Amino acid sequence: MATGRTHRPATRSRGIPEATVARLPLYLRALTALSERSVPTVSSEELAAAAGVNSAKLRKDFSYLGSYGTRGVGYDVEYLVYQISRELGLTQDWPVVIVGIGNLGAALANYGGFASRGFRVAALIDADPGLTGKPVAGIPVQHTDELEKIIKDNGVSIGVIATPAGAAQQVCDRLVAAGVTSILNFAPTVLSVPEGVDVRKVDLSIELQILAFHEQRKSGEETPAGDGAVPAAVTPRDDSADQGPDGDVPAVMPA
Amino acid sequence: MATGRTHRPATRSRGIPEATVARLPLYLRALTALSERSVPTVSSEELAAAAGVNSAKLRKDFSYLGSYGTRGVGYDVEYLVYQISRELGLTQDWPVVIVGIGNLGAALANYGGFASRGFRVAALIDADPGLTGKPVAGIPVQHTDELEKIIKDNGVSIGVIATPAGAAQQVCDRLVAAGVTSILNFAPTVLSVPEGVDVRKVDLSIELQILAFHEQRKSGEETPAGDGAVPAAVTPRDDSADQGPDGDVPAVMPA
DNA sequence: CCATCTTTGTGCACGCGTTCACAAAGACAT
DNA sequence: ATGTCTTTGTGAACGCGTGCACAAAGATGG
Ligand SMILES: NC(=O)c1ccc[n+]([C@@H]2O[C@H](COP(=O)([O-])OP(=O)(O)OC[C@H]3O[C@@H](n4cnc5c(N)ncnc54)[C@H](O)[C@@H]3O)[C@@H](O)[C@H]2O)c1
Ligand SMILES: NC(=O)c1ccc[n+]([C@@H]2O[C@H](COP(=O)([O-])OP(=O)(O)OC[C@H]3O[C@@H](n4cnc5c(N)ncnc54)[C@H](O)[C@@H]3O)[C@@H](O)[C@H]2O)c1
Repeated sequence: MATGRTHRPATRSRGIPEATVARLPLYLRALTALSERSVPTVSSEELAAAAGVNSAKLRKDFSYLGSYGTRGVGYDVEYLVYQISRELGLTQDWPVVIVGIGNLGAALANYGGFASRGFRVAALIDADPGLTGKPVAGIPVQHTDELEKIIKDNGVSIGVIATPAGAAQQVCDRLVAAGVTSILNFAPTVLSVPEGVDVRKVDLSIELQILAFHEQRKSGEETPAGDGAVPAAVTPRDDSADQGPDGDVPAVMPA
Repeated sequence: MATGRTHRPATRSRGIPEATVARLPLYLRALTALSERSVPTVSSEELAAAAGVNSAKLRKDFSYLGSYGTRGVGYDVEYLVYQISRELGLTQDWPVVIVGIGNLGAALANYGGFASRGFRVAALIDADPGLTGKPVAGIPVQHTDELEKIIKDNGVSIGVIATPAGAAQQVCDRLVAAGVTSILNFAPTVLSVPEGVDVRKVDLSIELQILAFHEQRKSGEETPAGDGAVPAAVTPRDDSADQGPDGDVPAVMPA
């Protein structure tokens, strides 16, 4: 750090980079596993390997947290677990509602990984009257009419949308109006929300298309070329410039 | 442009930025919707709004594709749909296998969005003998023993893993050994794969934790402060530096 | 108490991605 | 034809994220 007096910069304005935030859960998972094996300390090198990241990156990430390791030794596992949990807000309980209890919604409701980290399924909501009252994963499904009341009574601030795409924006609007400020969207739609509301999306179809893109590259881009039916193009372009495979696929990308 | 002769740089070494690739499916979805409404052309501004991105970004993205719009008019919808589909490799058929037909795997198998874009569920695979032969979404589940044969017979290069975390790496290894080079992983584990194999992960738990982080920020970071039980810290740090809410939540981030 | 060895914390440089802002391209009207 | 108006395509500046490389911190052993 060159000047020995520059010590405040860490933990500075509490500005943790978004990329770092996205990796904290990864570290937490690896640390939890170590904790369960009663490993007392871990080096940045080991932990980075377990989390699948570069060790310098990991150290820099932790430096934002202001978390201290011990030089020559490594990081105290329990301490880090606590610090990261605290930073992520996992020391408190987060009630969550799932809207749209179809194939996916039911799977999510049954998912055990929810409760394991402070997330509690407060309610399951669906518009289908036939589902109302039916228990899914031990929780009775409630009707959409109750949505606002459920949100308010339980102080829910995180909502999961698993309805068909057509209903997603409407459901989103109601959730937001009722007080939800974080949404996890599984429907393939772009949701528009007011300032201050976070939306994250999980889109299977997009993931597959990205994989297909790279897959196509790998297989030498052997476009049949003779594929007919190009719709009337405004400006015809020559797409004959097929390069050979260059093999430099960037691979994995953090979600 | 500037120099009227600098015309080759677009479509250059076929180096489409990863960030652009990740947005192409988004554009494609918006364009498909327009196409269904028989809209002939669309401006970058309109399309960008529909896809939820900045219009300059969209134009730059398309410039990598080498796709031409018409100045003063916009882009030809049908032409763009075709070009993007082609670039993403969606003009060909991609057989996909799903391994682990539990709650999530079954939901995925039932998901209609698969077939809509060139992805075909070639097989469902599970280790549970009790499931073998049972139809899920009209497709009989096959036993894990058949995995290698299935992959090879169907020329599968994309695999989806929806097994418990403990089995994921092992399943992954078998898939890769059998010839799969792209994997979509739903299990909460870091998969290690050889060079040349792409892995993308979908991790519900991580998404929720990221939301929780921002949620905590919004609610003024009112840590109870009196929360006991801090595990023995190697280097005790003062975490009394709780700032008030600074309100600068970075908000939404594209997945 | 000093020497050595390990591992952290970070300064620095680099590359990618985003966004602004504008000149050029073309459509369209006169 | 010529002018006007719209919209693209992109140069350029900037900011964020990544990874190298190393000095400083501290543990450990003699
Ligand atoms: N199943 C998957 O694996 C999968 C994968 C990726 C994305 N998706 C997306 O997730 C969403 C759900 O998929 P699914 O397979 O579970 O669909 P589904 O049809 O099985 O379930 C949808 C559920 O939403 C309910 N619903 C409809 N409108 C509603 C409303 N306005 N309010 C509340 N509930 C409402 C329906 O009653 C139904 O129970 C879809 O948008 C789908 O595209 C699903
Ligand atoms: N359900 C969800 O909403 C959800 C959400 C996020 C992540 N996940 C993750 O997805 C995975 C599956 O979740 P789930 O709820 O469907 O679990 P599940 O227990 O319902 O299903 C797992 C299935 O995998 C099969 N299996 C086990 N070992 C196997 C092997 N070696 N080869 C092939 N099949 C094997 C089991 O027989 C079972 O059918 C888990 O890793 C879970 O953490 C699930």
